[in-house]
Amino acid sequence: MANQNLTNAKRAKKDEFYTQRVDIEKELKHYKDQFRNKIVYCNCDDPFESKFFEYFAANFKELKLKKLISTSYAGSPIAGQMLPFREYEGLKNKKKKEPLKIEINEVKDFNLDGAVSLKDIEYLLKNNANSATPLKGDGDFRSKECIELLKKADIVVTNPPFSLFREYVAQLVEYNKKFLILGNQNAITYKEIFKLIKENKLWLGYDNGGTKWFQVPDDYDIPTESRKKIINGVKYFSMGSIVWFTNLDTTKRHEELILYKKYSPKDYHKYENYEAIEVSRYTDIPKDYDGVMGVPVTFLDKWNPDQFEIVGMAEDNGKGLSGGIWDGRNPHCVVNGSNKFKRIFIRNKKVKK
DNA sequence: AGAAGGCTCTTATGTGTACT
DNA sequence: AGTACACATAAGAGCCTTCT
Repeated sequence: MANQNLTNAKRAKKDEFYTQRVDIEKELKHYKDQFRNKIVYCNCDDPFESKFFEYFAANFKELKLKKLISTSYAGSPIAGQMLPFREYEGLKNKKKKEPLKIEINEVKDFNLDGAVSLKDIEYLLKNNANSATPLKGDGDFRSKECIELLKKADIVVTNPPFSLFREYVAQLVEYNKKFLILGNQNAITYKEIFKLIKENKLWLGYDNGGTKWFQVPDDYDIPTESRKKIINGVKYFSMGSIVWFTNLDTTKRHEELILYKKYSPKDYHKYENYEAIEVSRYTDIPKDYDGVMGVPVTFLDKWNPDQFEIVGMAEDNGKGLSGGIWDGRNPHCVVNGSNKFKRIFIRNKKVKK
């Protein structure tokens, strides 16, 4: 049963997922201009494993980055296993799997092989003691030394631990940082996250629907066969509910969603307990309805704030997030006596009342 | 017809809070 | 201190549509 799996997931609190390079490229290609002369920080990461670090190192020149910072976390299960740690000048005589920080200010043909590539990064790390250094603590994003690095950064890009997602986003907002991070689709409905979305301080990126594959530790149990694959002995797990959260501008959120349906009371039911109509799929949003509409959370992937105002969210239990259209009884949206799944309330700004 | 992708749906349960 | 609720939520599943 789905809910049993969700419950298992909740209990496990596993944060051991490695993002694929292809998923990073699919998203990051849309933001190239916004990285020019910027300091990028990838935390909750492992520079020797992370495809985030690899992507920015490989594209340092093309993106015209000013600086790239990456820190690893001691709890990472496969941290530092891939590359021989002690070879790096700044890490000699240090224990393996010790959390570290990497700072890169320039990428050029360091090894004089005629090309600029990741090999130059490796050369730099091996020969410059200042580029890779151990952290004092465990690399937790909440630690003082990591916050100091965060303060220096312009944009944070990473896949943070989902179990600490709210805390992680709160920190980014507190330090007024730009960010592009992965998160669970369910996080949209977290009170704190939804509040930011409603206030237009946070929205979704480009590549949200569909399936993303994440590398997981070998002993990670995947009960569903169709969501598991092993390539060259490396285990991957697929999830269709992982989305990008960002406060970098996107062209997508300025595109208008084309609407086809016309409103009629017979096709759209009014909720019994909210002053709004039920729209079960985003494609069914009527083009001519001037009131409040309840839509699935996946609407957010299509949201253009110039076209739709977000009024609130269902099930707020009187916390003031429903936009004042709730009768205060059943927190779910009720149609014909049955509860609907979580709904976001929107109003079309282009339809005159 | 089968595969892949896009989009919508779930309820058991840990945690916090108000009680006795 | 112990109990009974109320509340918020989960690194997924499953259905339906579109592609090959």
